[in-house]
Amino acid sequence: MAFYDELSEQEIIRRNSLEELRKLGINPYPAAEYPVTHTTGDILKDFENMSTKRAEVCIAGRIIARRIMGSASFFELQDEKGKIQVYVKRDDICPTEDKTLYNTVFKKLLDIGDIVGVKGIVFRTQMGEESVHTTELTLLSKSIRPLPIVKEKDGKVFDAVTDSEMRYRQRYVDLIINPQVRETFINRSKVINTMREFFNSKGYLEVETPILQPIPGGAAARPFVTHHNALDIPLYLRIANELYLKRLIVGGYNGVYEFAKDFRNEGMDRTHNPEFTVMEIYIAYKDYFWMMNFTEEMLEKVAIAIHGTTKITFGDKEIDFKRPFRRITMTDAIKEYTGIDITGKSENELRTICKELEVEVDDTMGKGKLIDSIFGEKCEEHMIQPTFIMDYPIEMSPLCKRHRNNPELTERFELFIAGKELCNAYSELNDPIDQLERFQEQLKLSEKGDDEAMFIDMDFVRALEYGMPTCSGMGIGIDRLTMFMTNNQSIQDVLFFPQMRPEKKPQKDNAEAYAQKGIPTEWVPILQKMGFNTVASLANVAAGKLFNDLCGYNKKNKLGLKNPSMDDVKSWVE
RNA sequence: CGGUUCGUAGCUCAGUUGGCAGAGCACGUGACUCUUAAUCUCGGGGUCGUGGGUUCGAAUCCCACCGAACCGACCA
Repeated sequence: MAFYDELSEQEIIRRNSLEELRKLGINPYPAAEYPVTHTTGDILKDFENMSTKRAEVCIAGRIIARRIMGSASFFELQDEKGKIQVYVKRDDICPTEDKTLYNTVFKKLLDIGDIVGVKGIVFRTQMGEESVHTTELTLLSKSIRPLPIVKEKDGKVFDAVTDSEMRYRQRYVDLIINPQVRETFINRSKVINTMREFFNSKGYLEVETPILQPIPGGAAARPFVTHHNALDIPLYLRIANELYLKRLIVGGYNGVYEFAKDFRNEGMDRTHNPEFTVMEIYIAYKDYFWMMNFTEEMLEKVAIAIHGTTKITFGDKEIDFKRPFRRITMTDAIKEYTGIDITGKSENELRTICKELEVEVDDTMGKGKLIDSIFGEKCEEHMIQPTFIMDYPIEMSPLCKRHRNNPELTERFELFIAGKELCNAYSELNDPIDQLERFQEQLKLSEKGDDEAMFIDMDFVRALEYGMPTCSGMGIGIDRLTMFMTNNQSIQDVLFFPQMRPEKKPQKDNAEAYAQKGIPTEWVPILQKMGFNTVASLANVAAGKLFNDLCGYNKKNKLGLKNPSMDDVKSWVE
């Protein structure tokens, strides 16, 4: 019994059921394949035909509800595609005198949460419910932990589990009891597949590049650091894969793309997880105008793949992904929302403008960051419908080609939707001398105190020195795109396992530690139940009260243990 | 990192002015051969997040800590 002490009453009952099943010769975790012929979806889709033909099916899944009557019962079986009602009649599954399988196994030893196989006939009940009439019932996996019960009637859901702690920490439970969550992740996969098929149809190559990088390049962000023992060097988890993909363009591929996990050691909130998925694509001989068209086409395809239309709902907003999207330069956007023309303004003038607009700044900010702050605080939130913001200041885009008409700017665009950045793209910088100078500018910013200025990657510069074709690249946040496409407001809802602080279990001493104090093993669970989880916690406890409590507990719960003597207890608390 | 809110049975949640710890579902028992949030009988189940404090007495009031959500800060 001591072994079971940590378990709840219901868990103990289920573990006992395991033993009962084994005694009856039923393996609760059989090894053999179960010959599934249909999913619940297959049956419901073709129900009229199958029920008329009294089709025989084998289905498998989890019991999620039971309605037991005397010698006939119904339960609901849920599989990947949905759920269907199953009818079990005692004399059908127990044709002989021995009714154990129904009376004991099905009614007593099976529970909600167990995974079973059902062989039976498709039929409709008198109440009109699509059902399967069981001829053979097989236990496939016993569940010994009770599942949260969610009930439903007429589309209304009762007692749904919304506690984010359980939903994210125990995603498997979330997926079992909240079917719309499974749907979200199916759509996430569809988003990625649609993009991949689009790229492959154009002949672009899917590639893989290093996650562990000696120089974390391609973006402005704080990296995670780790250490390689054999090489005895620090390595960084990638913050972007841009520099590697461009090396491959140098190598002669016309188009390369990668769906990549990136890692950034920064804050977490509703739109940021420390690891997240980005798709980056680079295509030779193109520029950022071409890339805008390409991006529009891609997103329109994704929206149609998920919703069958370009119009989607996101929170209280309706967003239309129909081409073409609005295009506006950053300067014009700032003019539109603040009335101020920043063209040709010096760093000091920009500082003054920020002060007037009540945009927060600090001394480490250069010209580019100041402009970005104005845009971020005054403009971003207005970009609800898909909008390309073009032509960023050169200072904040060190990997981007100078604008063909204005050397202060770069040929860069970002796509904003619902006030959030979704894509980032350039006409890629391929002038190796300019690139080295821009890296050196970053070094100066870093010396000025900007802790996310880029490192200099000399090998990347060397690659450019061999010559990279003109090229356009684009990166898109897959998690955010999925949030839009599945109408989820939180990144945690589109990641199976969002990062969370680890659970902490209260520390408990084992029985041996108590034994060293002369405390018999059988009293350990009782002491722990009373809150004395460690031997140390017993120190200086009033021996008299503890003695009374222990004897009282023994009596009240009819444990039949031999009570310790007062002297014993005194020695325990010394 | 700061502000707000929350943490009570396996799950969803009540809990009044500080006065015996509650309900529904789930679980156990018994009845029931077409039920569907099945129904009906009886029953068991609690470290009230953790630790301290105030009090004759704390789920409730105070402090600290742990965890979560939201809003900011930082950050793309």
